[in-house]
Amino acid sequence: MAKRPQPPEIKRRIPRQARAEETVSAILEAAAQLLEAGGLAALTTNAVAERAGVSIGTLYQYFANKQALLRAIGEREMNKTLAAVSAALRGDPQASGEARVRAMVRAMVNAFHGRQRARKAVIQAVLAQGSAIELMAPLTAFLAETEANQPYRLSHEQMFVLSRALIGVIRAAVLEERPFLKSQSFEDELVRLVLAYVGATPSSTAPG
Amino acid sequence: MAKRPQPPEIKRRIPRQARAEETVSAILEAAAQLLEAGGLAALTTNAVAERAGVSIGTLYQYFANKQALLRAIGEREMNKTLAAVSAALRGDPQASGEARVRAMVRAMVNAFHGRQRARKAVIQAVLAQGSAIELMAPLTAFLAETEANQPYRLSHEQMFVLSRALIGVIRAAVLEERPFLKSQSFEDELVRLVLAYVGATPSSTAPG
Amino acid sequence: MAKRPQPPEIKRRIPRQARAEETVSAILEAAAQLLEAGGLAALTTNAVAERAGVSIGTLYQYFANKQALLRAIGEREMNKTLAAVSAALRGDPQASGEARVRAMVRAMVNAFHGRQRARKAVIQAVLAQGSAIELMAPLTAFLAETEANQPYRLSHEQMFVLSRALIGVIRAAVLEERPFLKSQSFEDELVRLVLAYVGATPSSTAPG
Amino acid sequence: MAKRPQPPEIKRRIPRQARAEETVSAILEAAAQLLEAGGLAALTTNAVAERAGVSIGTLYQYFANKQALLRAIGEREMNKTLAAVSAALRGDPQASGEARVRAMVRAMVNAFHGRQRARKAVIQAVLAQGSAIELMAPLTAFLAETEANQPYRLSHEQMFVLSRALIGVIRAAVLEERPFLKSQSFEDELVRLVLAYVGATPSSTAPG
DNA sequence: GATGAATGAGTGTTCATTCAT
DNA sequence: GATGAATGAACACTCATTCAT
Repeated sequence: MAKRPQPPEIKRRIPRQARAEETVSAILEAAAQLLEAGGLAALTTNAVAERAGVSIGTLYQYFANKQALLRAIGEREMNKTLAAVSAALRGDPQASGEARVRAMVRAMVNAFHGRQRARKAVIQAVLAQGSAIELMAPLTAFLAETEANQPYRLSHEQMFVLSRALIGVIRAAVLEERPFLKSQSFEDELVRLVLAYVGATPSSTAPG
Repeated sequence: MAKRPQPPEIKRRIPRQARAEETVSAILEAAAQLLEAGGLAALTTNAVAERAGVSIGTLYQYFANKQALLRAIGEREMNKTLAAVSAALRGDPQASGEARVRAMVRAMVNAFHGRQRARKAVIQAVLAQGSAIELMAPLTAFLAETEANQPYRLSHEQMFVLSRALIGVIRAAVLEERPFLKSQSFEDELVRLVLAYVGATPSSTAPG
Repeated sequence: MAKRPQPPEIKRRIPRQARAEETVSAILEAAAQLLEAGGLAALTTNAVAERAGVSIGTLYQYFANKQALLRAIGEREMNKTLAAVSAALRGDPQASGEARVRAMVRAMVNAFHGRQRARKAVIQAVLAQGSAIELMAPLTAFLAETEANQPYRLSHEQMFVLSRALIGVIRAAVLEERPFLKSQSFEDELVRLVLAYVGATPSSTAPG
Repeated sequence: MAKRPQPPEIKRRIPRQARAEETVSAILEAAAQLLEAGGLAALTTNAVAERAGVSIGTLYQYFANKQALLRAIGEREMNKTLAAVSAALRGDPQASGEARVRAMVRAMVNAFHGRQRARKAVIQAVLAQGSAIELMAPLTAFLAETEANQPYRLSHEQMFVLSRALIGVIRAAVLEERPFLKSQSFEDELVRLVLAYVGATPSSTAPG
């Protein structure tokens, strides 16, 4: 995968027709299933194409290379998570700070709705590939807006520490397959982690 | 024909002679250099052997397979880090809680002394391979002793959250190649993260 | 890393296009030539692919592994032999018992038409690999029908003895590279062996 | 094994001391055990040395190469078999022709006393290696004396047919792991095979 | 747009054998 | 005589990717 001479990122067809979107969907779904079933090692482009019921050529019509496919899977789930967080917050605009944090934490914990093995594999793949930064960009931006700026003011570095701590703990629970991942007490601790850090920040000011 | 298939855990010769220990050292060092220079993709067993100045057969005399080699690199650095932390604490037995935490944080940040690319590669490899838990066991155990028991008492789950948060932030800084990794302010924030969480723990008691 | 370990029986593409069948043929022919020229030791998958004028990947598209390739060669020749025997018998339906036996013996002796080194290699490979039973199944079945049922009745065990004696002698002549393999007198002796044993069987009845 | 450049058959030390003979014995026994346990694939020189409790260097002091080792195992068992046949016949000098044949057949069937897997492996190895002829030479010679010349007279070719038929059937039973290998009825059939062929030989004359 | 046969560089790994100690 | 660390040629096999049909 990393060893092959690689053309400088060719743009591939963006699906504009219904059938094309179905194809893309089938590919993405097949990939997720493979990941869920056999981890990263099971995700070969040929296998994805076969399970998706398309030819390998077709797969390459939509994804420039394997990395792009992996990225697409990550993006897809990331967007879902983002939507979930956003929805949770939109649900109650007058929610307290803690409530907001809790909603966000819950959405993050519940990402990849049920497919923990696939989630693990995607995390591993994304980390191994180094595209974690780009992938997390929207989430990070979102966190910056939501959490810190209202009502706290965190520096860039502090935002980094906070978000990575939160993500790091959840990620570890996924990778280590900890059974308490979705427990209430775990959620409580994550909320506490965020609030404690935010509360301890010297530049923080009590909300007006 | 294919003699490949092989029980997952093979016993390999444990070096008993001086020459053998040198060989192992050379292999490990070569691997680290390769990792530093070209990331995970550059770490092929043949390349390692060549750079170490030994034959590929010799490499396999000491490491059952490539994964074992990777694990050995991880272990080696982990032990160094552990020793560093331990030394830092032993240096001043009357150190305050914050001083202890700071010493630990600094040792963790400075792990893989200077070889950030190698560190990144090892992290990726270890995560992708799933042996992160075992590798971190000693560190986790150490943290549990040092941090929690004196003077705080954290539950198992709280220890998990705390250690993974800390590790997660440092790991992210390494993987994302953040320039502030070794800055004073970053260290300050990590210390704050630990102290804030520990301080906010309901079961915590103020030190006598 | 090592993607080696592999379930013993993998499905490989079954050629549906004309080009594919040609490819398979070329591979089988190349393998037979290599075997003929240099024995089993010369049969490496890479060499086969090269001589066949296809890439090694293509070879593996049609043969799951080297053993499968060897088995395919064996099967191919076995089928040819079977067809020859069958044709010989069909040629003259009123042939006497001895004539039938002689036709069969001759077909067996002449198997692998002219390629005795390849034949030797295939025998060795097949024996060493333990798939002799399966490979010989059709021949054995054929013998059971032809030889025993008309007009003699041999028990299962007797059929085993007879067929293995016949095959054993021919095989030995091939493996030991005996020059008399295709001599008339050798054929005579083989026929005598069969007839003598069949005639001596207590359950045998004189033909009407 | 077959791939390595091979020095032209170096003579190795022939053990003249007690300790040396023990070593050789240990090596041969270790090899037999390995063969019995894991077949041909398990017989690596390093494994043999380890199990025999000697260094690999020592093994090579007594066996020029792996083939020589394999041949030694074969010879050892062949000699045992020969001794058994010979003893069986010596036991009763006035035995009838059938009794002599039966004694011989029984000794051949019971070769490799109990270690059928090892026997199979040795057969495969010997066949694959092509040293079957030399190995069988003493047995063949013995058969020629015993069986044929008294009171029958078989030509060279007939001896070949007879011995290979007998050996072929037994071999097949071993290789195919037939359960009836040591049954009475199987022995009966082998005896019948020999007597029938010998009896049918035109040049045979009734004993005086 | 789709297909799928073909590609081939590259990898991990084995194991018979040597020779300095 | 014995040791065992070291050797390295050789091999089977994978899989991302292309392109003629």
